[in-house]
Amino acid sequence: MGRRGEMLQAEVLAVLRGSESPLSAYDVLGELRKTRPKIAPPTVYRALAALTASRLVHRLESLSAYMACQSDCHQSASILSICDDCGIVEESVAPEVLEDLSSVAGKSGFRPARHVIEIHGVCASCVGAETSG
Amino acid sequence: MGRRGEMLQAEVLAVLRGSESPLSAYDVLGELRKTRPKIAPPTVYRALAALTASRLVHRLESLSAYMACQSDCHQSASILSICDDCGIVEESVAPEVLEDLSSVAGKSGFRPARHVIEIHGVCASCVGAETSG
DNA sequence: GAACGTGATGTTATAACATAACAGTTCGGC
DNA sequence: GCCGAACTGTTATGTTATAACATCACGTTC
Repeated sequence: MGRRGEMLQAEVLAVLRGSESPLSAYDVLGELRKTRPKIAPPTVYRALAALTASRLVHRLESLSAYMACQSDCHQSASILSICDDCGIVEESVAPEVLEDLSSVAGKSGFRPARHVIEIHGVCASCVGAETSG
Repeated sequence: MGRRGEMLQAEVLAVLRGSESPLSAYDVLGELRKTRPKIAPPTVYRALAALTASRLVHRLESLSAYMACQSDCHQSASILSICDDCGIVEESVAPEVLEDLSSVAGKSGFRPARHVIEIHGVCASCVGAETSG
């Protein structure tokens, strides 16, 4: 069961890990086509879905893009800080803040299941570049 | 300056306010076409962009959809709780949690500019329906 | 070992979301 | 009235995502 697909997932993961910034599904598709010219969008989307489900890959909702997970283990959702200048994304884990968020949302009886937390801004090195430039 | 477009923006806002759950840009387009059959996507996207900029409308990144802002005034970003069951979205404001998020992200020197916080889950009334059903 | 069921994968086509690029319109200033 | 700036309309297309179905690999059964 599902031994075949793991090869493809590994390739997709390798492509994502090879990139400093998130890639769109079609960027990944383009990379994969260098070795397998005939690969089609649904194949890539399926691999991305599997990787996302196993938490090896994050989808950046506000970019419609994907990145390899940077942190080793995390049960809790990540906080993704996206540099709008250079595109780099940094991943942080802060379970207590997640708790706070859940409790704010839960006040009315809402039952949280999945957190999407993306912070757009400018990363340290781009801030530095701006200031000095 | 820009007096003409305000009419359209008001219509778009009215459409969004008339819906319990978020609408896609093309849903809005469909509604508007009931009265103006010839309206085209860029017109709607322009209106949505203007409304988003003036904070009267939120874009839900994880749904590619738009909703009218529910809270009166907010300088700070909203926490959007999305019911994956019935589609209803609830808006909460919690500046202190935003602060915490910013400080987590800011540890490495990142300078936050815009927060995207969307929590998927099940709303109180759908939780009730599940339990009783 | 051939027929079959099941689930993964490939393929085609298209749906859904979004914007570039330019044409046309309105309106103020001259 | 003419011009230019700003806004709006229109066409076309780009980008992201998935439905639907064909095919393939593999284990099971007989």
